[in-house]
Amino acid sequence: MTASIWLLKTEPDEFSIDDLAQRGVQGEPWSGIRNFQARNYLRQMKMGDIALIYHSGCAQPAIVGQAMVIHEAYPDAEALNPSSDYFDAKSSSDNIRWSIVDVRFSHLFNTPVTLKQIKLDERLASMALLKQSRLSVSPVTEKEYRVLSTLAE
DNA sequence: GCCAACGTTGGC
DNA sequence: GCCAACGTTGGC
Repeated sequence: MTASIWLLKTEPDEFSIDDLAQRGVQGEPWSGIRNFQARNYLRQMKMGDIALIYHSGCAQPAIVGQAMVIHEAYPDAEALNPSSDYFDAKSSSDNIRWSIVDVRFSHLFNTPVTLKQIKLDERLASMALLKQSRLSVSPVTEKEYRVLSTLAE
């Protein structure tokens, strides 16, 4: 049973891979996902799965490193907090619509793999990242992962 | 700051 | 169930 591979987007101004690294072994709850498709992917994640960290909304959009899933999906209680940015009026305590996974920093890429590079590499042409550019959680195939890992050396 | 892509909402 | 209006994401 091999680990699945995922890509998680984050805006480095909000929470960067360096912030994740600072959390150490305890990791970080990947909260605030408010898109059903992204949530459904979160719910498929298993302990030990690989999560590639992608920086978006910045000068150089790129995959910058790797993390690991250390806690499978659980309800995102922020959805119940009316003063939270992530409040969801359609969630209730017995039916929280949104989920979180916890991820732990693994390592930085020696060379970040930029979006530009990904777009130019025909081996990566079918990446979900390119197909659905607005999705903040997406799957990565093993082949894609191998190519990305090589580019990141 | 602009705009394309696209998910969500709500009226009908 | 359709679809227009609206909001958000994210690259440039």
